[in-house]
Amino acid sequence: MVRDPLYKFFADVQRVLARSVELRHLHLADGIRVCAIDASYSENRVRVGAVLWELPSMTALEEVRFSGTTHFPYIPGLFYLREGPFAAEAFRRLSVRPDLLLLEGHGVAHPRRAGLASIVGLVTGTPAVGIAKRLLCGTVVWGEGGRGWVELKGERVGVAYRVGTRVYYLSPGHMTDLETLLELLDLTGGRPHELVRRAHELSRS
DNA sequence: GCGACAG
DNA sequence: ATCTTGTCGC
Repeated sequence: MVRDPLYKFFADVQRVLARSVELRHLHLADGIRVCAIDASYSENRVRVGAVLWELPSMTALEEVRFSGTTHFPYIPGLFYLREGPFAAEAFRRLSVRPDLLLLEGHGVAHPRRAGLASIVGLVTGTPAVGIAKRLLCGTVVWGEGGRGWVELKGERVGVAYRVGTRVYYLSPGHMTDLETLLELLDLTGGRPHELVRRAHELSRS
């Protein structure tokens, strides 16, 4: 699959998009609105769930749910082709513009520095962050308090945090930076994964 | 060349 | 992601 001409084409598209990714600080002030988006699959059926949260109160302001059909399989590194279109559609259906998007997957912690969170951030013109349960590439340099940096070729591309035995990986998608990730951890009491977990439950309800 | 590989 | 029973642990 990696040698497939189509894979090379879409990977090239990804490299071009990566050039437009902007990593800069987005300060997450109290009252900020974060939209967590996730999807569930069964064959070609895709069900999407999106929850607009207000932080740090963790209040759900709006929920969006819909389903559709996908035409792309899951291919490591090209996840954006499978879930990207649906995440963008979920964004479009919101009645309120979120200040930040939280997507299931990686942002710049990606071989081509443009994972799902980066591309959805670019396409929607909205700051975005990715959160994943597993690394696609890179390694973690653990620090104190169950926190660590995700490093890729000597560069910090994300933050890792441990909750009990589980580890989650955050990485900037677009218009955000590492500091933004730490602020997100602050505003969610160290549990940003709860935001997407709720979106995932909504998707399969 | 070999293995690893977001959801 | 999803398919799935019992089981380990707080």
